[in-house]
Amino acid sequence: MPELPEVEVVRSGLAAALPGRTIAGVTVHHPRPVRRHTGGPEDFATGLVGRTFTEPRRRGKFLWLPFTDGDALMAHLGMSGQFRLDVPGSPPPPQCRVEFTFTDSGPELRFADQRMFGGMWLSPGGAELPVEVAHIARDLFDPLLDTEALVADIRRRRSGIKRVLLNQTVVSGIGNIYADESLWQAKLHYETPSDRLSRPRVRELLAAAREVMAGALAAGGTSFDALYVNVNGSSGYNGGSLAVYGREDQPCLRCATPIVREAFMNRSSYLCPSCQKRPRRASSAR
DNA sequence: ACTATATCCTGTATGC
DNA sequence: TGCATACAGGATATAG
Repeated sequence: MPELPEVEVVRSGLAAALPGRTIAGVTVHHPRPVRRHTGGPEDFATGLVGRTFTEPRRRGKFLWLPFTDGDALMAHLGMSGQFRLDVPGSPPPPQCRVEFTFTDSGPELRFADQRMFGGMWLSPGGAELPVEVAHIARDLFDPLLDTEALVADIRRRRSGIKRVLLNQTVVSGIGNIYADESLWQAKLHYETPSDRLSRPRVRELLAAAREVMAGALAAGGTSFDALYVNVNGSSGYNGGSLAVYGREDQPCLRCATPIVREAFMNRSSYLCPSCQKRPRRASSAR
């Protein structure tokens, strides 16, 4: 489940391999990953030929690959999307949905996606900031993020803090795994009403989220090979670096209390019932 | 203007 | 062994 750190690893891998290269051909093997492309699969394939990539960009979990002509190839990995750079003619990866060949002899670009929640589409004029990304808030690594404005926004939301962290229009890049990790680090229960958190407490939580994701980014980056852009979903969360996610019944790293898993928003929340006490009153939103 | 929820999708794991 | 079901959770349309 790629979140900010994993998407950034992919972005930087593509940045090392794509700028300056011109697309020679596109093959769409499955229409679903290009469902957001306005003209349909055929238009997607023919419309990209001849375009030249520049430096890939990212906001939260959204990626876009600008072209020299001012348009951009939008991409989202969803749950299981992967970009791979493979030797031309090599066997395509499992669940390969879209393939790009280039006018040079360098690696081909493949998009594989098992569950197909991810996808790609052309964003006309999207090189600087695609309209599809405009509603997404800046992420915690964006130099232009106004942290104090974010703190204020979080404190006026009337919902549980985890819902707020997962809301990509408040702050982007955080998914279920890093939300749980950040909340554990900050010793907060996921149902704590965000409007009852003090300013320092919210700052602490954001610092925890930055720290957790920076650690994952460093871990994901070290094993990264530019010719194999690995986003298989489990990379980056190499077992030892996670404190709570997926650690049901295992001891809390702070107090040894067994970690519990609870159903939350059609998914799971992992937490330490001792370090992260449930608030007396839940969120006032109804 | 917010907030909450159903929906999409398929490989893997588990239960009977 | 085989079938059925649960589970994983991104973003978004829609309901409240």
